[in-house]
Amino acid sequence: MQKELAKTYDPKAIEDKLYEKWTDKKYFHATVDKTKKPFTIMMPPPNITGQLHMGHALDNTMQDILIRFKRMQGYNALWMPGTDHASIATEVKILEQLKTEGINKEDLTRDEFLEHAWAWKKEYGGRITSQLRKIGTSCDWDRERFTMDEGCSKAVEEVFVKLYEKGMIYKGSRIINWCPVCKTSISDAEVEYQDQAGHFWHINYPVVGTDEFLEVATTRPETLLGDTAIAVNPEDERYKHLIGKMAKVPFVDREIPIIADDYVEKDFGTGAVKITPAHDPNDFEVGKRHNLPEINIMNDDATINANGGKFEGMDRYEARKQMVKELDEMGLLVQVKDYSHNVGTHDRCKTTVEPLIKQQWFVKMDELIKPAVEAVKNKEIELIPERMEKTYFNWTDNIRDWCISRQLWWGHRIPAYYCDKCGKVVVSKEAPTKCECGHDHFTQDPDTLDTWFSSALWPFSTLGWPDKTEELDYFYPGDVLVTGYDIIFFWVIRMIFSGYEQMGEKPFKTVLFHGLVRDSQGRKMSKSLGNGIDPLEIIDQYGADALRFTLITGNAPGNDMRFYMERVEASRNFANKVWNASRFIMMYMDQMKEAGIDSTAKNIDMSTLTDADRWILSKANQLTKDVTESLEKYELGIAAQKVYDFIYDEFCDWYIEMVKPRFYGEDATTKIAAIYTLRSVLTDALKLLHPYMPFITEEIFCTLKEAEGILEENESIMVSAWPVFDEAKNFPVEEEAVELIKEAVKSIRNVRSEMNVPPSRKATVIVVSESEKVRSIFEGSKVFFATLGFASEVMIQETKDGIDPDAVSAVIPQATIYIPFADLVDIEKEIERLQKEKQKLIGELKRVEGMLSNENFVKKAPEAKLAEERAKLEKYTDMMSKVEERLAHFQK
RNA sequence: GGGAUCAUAGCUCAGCUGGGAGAGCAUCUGCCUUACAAGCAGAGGGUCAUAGGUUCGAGUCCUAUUGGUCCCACCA
Repeated sequence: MQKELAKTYDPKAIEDKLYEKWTDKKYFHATVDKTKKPFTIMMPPPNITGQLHMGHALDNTMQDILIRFKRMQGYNALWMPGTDHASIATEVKILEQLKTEGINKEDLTRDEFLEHAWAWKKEYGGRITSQLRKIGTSCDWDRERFTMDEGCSKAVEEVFVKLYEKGMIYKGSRIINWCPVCKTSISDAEVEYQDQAGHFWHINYPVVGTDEFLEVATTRPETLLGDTAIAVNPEDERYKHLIGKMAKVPFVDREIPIIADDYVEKDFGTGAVKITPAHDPNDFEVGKRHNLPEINIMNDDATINANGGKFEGMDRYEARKQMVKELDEMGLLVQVKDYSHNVGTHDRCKTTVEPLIKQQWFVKMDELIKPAVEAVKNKEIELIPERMEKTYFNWTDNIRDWCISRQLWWGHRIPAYYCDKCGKVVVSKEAPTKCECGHDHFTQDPDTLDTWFSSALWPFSTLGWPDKTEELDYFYPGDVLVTGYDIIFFWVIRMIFSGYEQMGEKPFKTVLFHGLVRDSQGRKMSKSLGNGIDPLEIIDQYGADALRFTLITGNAPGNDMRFYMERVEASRNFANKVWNASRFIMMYMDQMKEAGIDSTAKNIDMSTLTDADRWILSKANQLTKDVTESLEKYELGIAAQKVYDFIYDEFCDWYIEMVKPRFYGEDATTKIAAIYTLRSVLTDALKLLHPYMPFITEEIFCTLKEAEGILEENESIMVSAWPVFDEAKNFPVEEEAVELIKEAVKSIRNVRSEMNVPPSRKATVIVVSESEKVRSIFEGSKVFFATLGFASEVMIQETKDGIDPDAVSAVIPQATIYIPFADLVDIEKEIERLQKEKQKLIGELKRVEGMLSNENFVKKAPEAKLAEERAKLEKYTDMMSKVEERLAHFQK
């Protein structure tokens, strides 16, 4: 007795088992093999702090589909996995945890902290990757990497030193974005602007040596403590006389110059701007132009420092409040207006960033970015969808130097060393031992690098770079990068310029972007909203295949999608459909085996195939072509839809229904032909579906093989050959015949349903056609009228002689089908139905005739189109006359 | 301020290079037909946002308008 499939598909029973089998057999593992073509995908490394969310699920499903497809196509497919140390995110998380144990960062030395951090990584760092396994991710776990492992760290140092030596990394005192909560600098890309309701405070500054006041407007009054000038537009008549005079800063009584600068717009605010070079990026620029002093008034936690006089120690907002109050009392506060403006916040913690002047490390971008721009411009790297190029260029065109130093402990420490005696900087992979000045003790820079510095190197650092490994030689560059459009600046661009700079070549050929997975109402899934849907719960409830299918269908590349349960259910139902179609086939294989009929032949006598067999083989062949083409173009959703339609509609609803009667009979030959067809079509369909639904397809594939007794030890659908389109498997004549039968059956079902005749009420069906060819097709298909059209008896004839004149009828091209229901006939209803038919035909005819009577159309349209329309005209005219004939009969 | 994108059936969305409007869900009708009720058969429902234009022909290309979403910049 062979293995039986359960009546409904139960994903839980098979998923973990199959995944284990795949990993045990090393199917995911790729090694260098120069006889095969490589296909490489670098997995965007998830943060070690991460919990699997729908974004990961979508991202990895897409990659898994592509890698499974290519693997089956015979490529040496490498999907390189790994995790990212995620400097800030992880450090914050670890500090939170330490806090619950009563430990503060201040209590720890750097080394102590790192010890905790690595321990944390060891315990939780693998959580996300184990979750990835649940969705079927077929990446090469044997090669799993971590951005802070030895190899990646080596690559980071190599790049840092190289760029430093080329003058492309420099240390400088510049205005940067500072997060007072995380107490670190962050890059421009990490600043998220939020519209916030604030105020516009108008403050009077006394002009020295006059009775005048100069009124300025500001959204951040506390920064006045750091004012070193007031700027006006040089053309502003109101203030021209004040240029060159001095104004007095309240509270600190500093005299600052009134300067002229084009940066100031006359019509905005009061037309006079207080300049605080140390706390505003624009003011910083103005300050540089006018040689203004830079006065930092804040500590790292955004409290006011000693430069703030009596406000020292107060938080920036506290100081603001207090200052406004006192300015009002001093009579210097002119007015307060409500004002909504964009405020920069830290994307991780949402704290309002404070621009500060700090010594930081930067990567010079102007030269580095050039090849990255070129590559996309000349399509050496293709972005899908294409519109992402605009976003890309928008960033590259306005690029600023990249602030890469972070005041954190968790990350790659900057390989810069300062001589304790003379302060000389040495940048090197190894800690220097002797300084030019003779001193021999150095201190390493305390800062670490932006987490994206190491991820930018991911495409080659994971393959062994800077060593010249054979993996690097063979698998680089990658073929496609799959990622969300939200990290195009953070990661995609940086990988591209790093690839060109370090490898002299692009890191990948194509970037396939996907959008965000939103909730059913279109909102972003977030912790604070509590609207997140846990992919693991979905897998638990519906299976990984259903989740994958849901994520991949019904949305276009780069577009956001909504996730809702009804769609998961539909996918689950589809999986069940596939499952049951397979059960059907296995049921009859089993039955035949018991009857002693061998149905396992790989090839059979093609002459024993029926029209239906050839029809479905032809369709499956075409499907293979279409799906392969779509996948090659990275049209994952379209390809999935095609497989779905084929399996549901053509295979299950038509072919399987048509094949059934053959199993009820005694003819072994036709049964063998049917099983052969079912098996080969199902196998092809399963293969085409496998990238999308790896688990169920594998289970069925193996069970099927087992039933045939040909399952080999190391067999798996995931390493089986992808189906190939074969011209010899096209059967246009049989296709046409089956389409005709389908049309006839549909029309009979339609008529019966509209006349309210239940399937239990069988009826005679008489097909009348003048065409001998058509009659012969129907002659051979009588059984389908019986099983699919509920016919008790089927007659095929050339004329309508002998048919009950009041019979209900269905008109299809090339034939009229009469169904005499005897007592059931409701003439009024039949007339109504025929009228409806006629209306439809009138519409069609009007359209076709309109087109064909348009002489421009006839003159300019392609010949094929013209022929098509003419054929339609003939068809509809013919059908029309038949319908009218029936109508005339009833209306006489 | 600059840019992108969307507007198609009650809902959520497909619709590739222009050639008779599709799917899933929902609704209505009839079916427990020996693979599947997580199913089968049938039906209803759309001037494809608006106005122009290109074309023999536009959901599809161009322009403008309206409304929504997003990204970038940021006038203190």
